[in-house]
Amino acid sequence: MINQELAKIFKEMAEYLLMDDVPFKPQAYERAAMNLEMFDGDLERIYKEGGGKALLAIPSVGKGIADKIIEYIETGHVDEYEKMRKAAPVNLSELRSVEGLGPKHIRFLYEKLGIRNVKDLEKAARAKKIRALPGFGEKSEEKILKSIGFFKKRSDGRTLLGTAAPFVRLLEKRLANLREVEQLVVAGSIRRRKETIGDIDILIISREPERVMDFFVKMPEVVAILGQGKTKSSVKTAMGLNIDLRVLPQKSYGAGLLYFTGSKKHNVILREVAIERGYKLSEYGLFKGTRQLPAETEEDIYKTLGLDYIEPELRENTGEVDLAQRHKLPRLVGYGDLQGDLQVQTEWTDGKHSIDVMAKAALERGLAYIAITDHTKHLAMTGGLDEKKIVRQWKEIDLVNKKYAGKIKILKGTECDILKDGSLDLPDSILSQLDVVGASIHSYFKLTRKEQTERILRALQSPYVDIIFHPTGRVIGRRDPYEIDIDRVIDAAKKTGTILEANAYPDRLDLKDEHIRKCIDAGVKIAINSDAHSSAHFDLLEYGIAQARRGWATKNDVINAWPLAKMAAMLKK
DNA sequence: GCCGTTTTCGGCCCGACTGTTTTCAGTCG
Repeated sequence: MINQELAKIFKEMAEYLLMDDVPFKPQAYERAAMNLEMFDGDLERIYKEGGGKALLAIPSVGKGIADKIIEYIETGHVDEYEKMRKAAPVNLSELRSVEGLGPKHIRFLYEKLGIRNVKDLEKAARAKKIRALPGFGEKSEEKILKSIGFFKKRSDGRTLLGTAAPFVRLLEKRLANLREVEQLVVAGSIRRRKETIGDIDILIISREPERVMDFFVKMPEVVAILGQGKTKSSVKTAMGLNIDLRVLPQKSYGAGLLYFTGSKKHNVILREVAIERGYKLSEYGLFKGTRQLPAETEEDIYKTLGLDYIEPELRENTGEVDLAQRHKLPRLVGYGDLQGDLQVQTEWTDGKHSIDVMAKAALERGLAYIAITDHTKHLAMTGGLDEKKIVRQWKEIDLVNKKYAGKIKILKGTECDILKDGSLDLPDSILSQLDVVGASIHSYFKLTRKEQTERILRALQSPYVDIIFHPTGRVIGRRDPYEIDIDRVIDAAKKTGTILEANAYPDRLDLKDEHIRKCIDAGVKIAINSDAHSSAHFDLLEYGIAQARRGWATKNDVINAWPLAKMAAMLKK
């Protein structure tokens, strides 16, 4: 897909325009880049089928950008972009990832010292050449060297929500305990429950901000102070995550929380709505002229703007503001709504604990049913179950069911391997006796898109396969999804009445949010499963719920948010 | 360059912090 390539080009063009101090165009290019990055359609196909006119229908694509898309499709390059690169031949993306270095400085440093990349930059800084430039000084030079240090160590980008969350809870507790802190909330992408986060945003209400800031920047995890002020401080931690702390007065709490929760795109839209209605919205409040309107909570602000409350998970500017205006937002599945878990491994294969221990742990977390879904024989390294072994497992399940009768129901299930040709690793004679059949791919990740799609479609056709587990196979930051045509899979799921999984494991979260939304739109049901390999893993369900909420799922879309009988009736048998 | 029941021109989100300045530009979110 050329969408990503064009997004990158437009993003860089925005930077070049910023270097030249061109007004407004940079934002236009940046918006176009962001939209193309998320855009689902195939630009080449859209152009071939509908011409330039079809491109103009894409938000933030106008005449200028459409022409450049067409130029790229037809010639493989964008002339204006090439010209910009010649005028300032610097490694933009590399230099931009040095914290504190923006487009203006990059241009200036190139013009004065010929700096084209981080290596040049380091050399010049070490030679004390930067401090001599107008507008720079000794401190700027030191800062650049420090930033280069972080640049070199950078683990590249984002942290899993599941990795950051425990650390954040610790921070939260520690800061909330301070006498000076009246109220504390973690905002930003963590509050929106994004699968990975770039940094941590904390919002505090306090009348003694200096003392809070002082404590904050001196915490043991802090390796560098990026900024420290009365209302805003920012630090880098040993684990590479940056933390921004903002202190606000009580009367700004709603507006501040809204602002710092984001997303940026959601905020921009809200401010536009505010302007349309004659208000001004900032992190300090909602204003009519110079008069500040009462807006202590987010709800107040949405209401004044004529909008229904928008859950943080929806604030990505993917249509939520429009629906809030028309009072048509979905009522999202809640964090306490799950009644069961349909993917659980045990010590029979690669899980840590027995069926009994897993049942007890699920019961303690308020679940009413779980499905035991150990691997099958093709996955030999886990000791996958064959026809004989799985029958033996049923006896143990029967025993545990007796023990917990009336409290929690243990369903007989499987995570059955989908073999290379799309056939299943257990015979129908076994599958037909199971309560829940999950099927998933654990081999031949590199098939072509067509082969992989056909393979998974064949599994969907089985009259016994109830759920496809982790349908795209990605492991965030480690393994790309295998090539499948997700639209065809969702379509086939709809036709065959197959459920698709929203796997809750923090580095899987598979399906991802936008796929879940496609399922919901298509009327395909999902199951939010922990994929638990130990008793503690039931706690991971919250990440799956979060992902489902980001995919606009309601309780009605999630079969394991239903009572057992209703859920079972939804399965194929 | 994009966009529009204020629609084909004239707007475009807004403020904190830093380092270098004597009033502000650059960067960030």
